[in-house]
Amino acid sequence: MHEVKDGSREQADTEARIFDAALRVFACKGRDGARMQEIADEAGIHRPLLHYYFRTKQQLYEAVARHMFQQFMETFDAPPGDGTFAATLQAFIDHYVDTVHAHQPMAMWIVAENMAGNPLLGEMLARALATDGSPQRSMEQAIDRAIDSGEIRPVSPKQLMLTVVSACVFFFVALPTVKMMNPLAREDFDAFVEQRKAHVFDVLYHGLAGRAEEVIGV
Amino acid sequence: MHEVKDGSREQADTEARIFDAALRVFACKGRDGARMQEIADEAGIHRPLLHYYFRTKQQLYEAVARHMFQQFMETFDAPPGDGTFAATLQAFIDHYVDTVHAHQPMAMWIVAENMAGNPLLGEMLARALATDGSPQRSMEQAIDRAIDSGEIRPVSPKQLMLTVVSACVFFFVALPTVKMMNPLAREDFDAFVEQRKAHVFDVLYHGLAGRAEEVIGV
DNA sequence: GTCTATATCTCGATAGAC
DNA sequence: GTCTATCGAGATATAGAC
Repeated sequence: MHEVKDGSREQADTEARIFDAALRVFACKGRDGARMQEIADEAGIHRPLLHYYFRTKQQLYEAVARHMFQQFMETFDAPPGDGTFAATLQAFIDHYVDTVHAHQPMAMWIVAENMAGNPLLGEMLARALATDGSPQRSMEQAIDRAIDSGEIRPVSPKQLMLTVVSACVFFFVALPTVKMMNPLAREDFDAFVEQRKAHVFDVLYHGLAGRAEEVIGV
Repeated sequence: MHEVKDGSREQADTEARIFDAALRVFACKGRDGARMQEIADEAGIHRPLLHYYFRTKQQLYEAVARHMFQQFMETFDAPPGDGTFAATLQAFIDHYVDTVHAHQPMAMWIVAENMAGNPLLGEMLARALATDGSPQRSMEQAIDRAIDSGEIRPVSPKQLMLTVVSACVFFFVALPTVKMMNPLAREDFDAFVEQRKAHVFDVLYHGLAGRAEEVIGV
C-alpha cells in the first residue's frame, strides 16, 4: 500500500486494470464472445497474467458479473423526492440515467446476459427478490400511492416502470446507432444525456397532448 | 418445386432451416459468441452442411445480417394514420411492436451489433441514410407538423423518437428479466404485448399528470 | 445432399525462466 | 509479478464415402 515506485505507478494495480478491462469486454461481447486476448490487450498486459490473478475465464467472468449485478441493484436506489410524485419520478430518472452513464458496461452486461439466456443473472435476481423484496418495488408503490391520491391518472405500475427504465437505458445499448441519428449525441454526449433526462420526465409526466382544454390565464 | 416426398418434407428446405437457426443464434450470442455447432443443433442437421450451403461462418453471418437489417428498416414503415398525430403515433407504436414481436432476433441482433461495435451495422446504416434518406425521418417530420399545428406541445423530435423506440423495443432484449418482474409477461405474453402497445401510447400521448385543470363536464 | 473422418487453426490454460 | 514458450481442448473448415 505504501510502496512508491517512481514513475511506474500504473503497474501497482494490475488486478484492478484487468478487472476493469474484463468489465468492458464481457459486457460488449458476452461471456462466450469475449476473448481472453482482447481483455489482456484492453488492460495492456500479457495473457498469462489473467490466469495468475483469476485462474480461469469462468472465474474472472463470475467476479465481473457479481460486480455488475451490484451496480444494477444500485440503479433502483434513487433518493426520495420531496413528497410529490413528480419529484419522485424526476429523482428516479436522474438517478437511473446517471448510474447507467457512470457504469455503461453494466447496462450492456444485463442485456447481453438476457439475450444469451445465461442462468446466472436469473439466479442472482431470484436471490435478490427473495431477500430484499423486489428492488423496483418501492417505485411501484409510489406509483400506486400517486394514483390513489389523484396526482396521476391510473396506469399499470409495472408497465410504467418498464417504460421509464426503457427510456433511461436503451440508448446506452444502442449508442453507435443513436449517435448516427442524433448529432448532439455524438458531438456533446454529456449535454445529450442531460437533455434526455429532462425530456423523459417531461414527456412522461406531462404527455404530448398536454392540457388541450387548458384555460388560458388559470 | 413440385417434388413431393411423403412424410419427409422438412428436409426439402434445409437451407432455410439453417438460415433461420443462424438468425436466432447469431442474434442471441453475437457473431463471435455464436458456435457453428449450436447453429447446426438448432437447425437439426450436421455441421458440415452449414459449410455446404454457406461456405464459411463469416458468409453465413453476413447473409443473416443483411436479412435482419432489412427487417430493421421495415420497423419504420408504419401505415399512415387518419390525419391526427394521435392516430399516426398509435399506428407507429402498433407497427413497431408488432414487427419486432414477429422478428425478435432482429431486435437482439441490432443491439448485439451495437454493443460489439462491429462496423457492419454502421456501414449498412450509412448507406441506407445516404439513399433512402433517414428512415425515421418521416416520423420526425410528423412530430414537427404536430407541434406547428398545436396538436402536441413542443418537444425534441429526435428525443421523442428515441423514447418511443426504446419503449417499443427494450423489453424484447431483456425478456427473462421482464418476465421475472411481470407475471402477465410470462403467463400470457401476447396479452402483455397488447397491453404494452396501449400503455405506451397512453402514457406518451396523455401523460401521467393528465389534465390537472380539466373542467368536469366540458 | 448428407454423413464420417480429419486437417487446421484459435483459444484457454500451464510450465518455467527471469 | 511478469514474460516466453508450449500443451491440449475446442472451433472452423475440408475431404471423401455414400
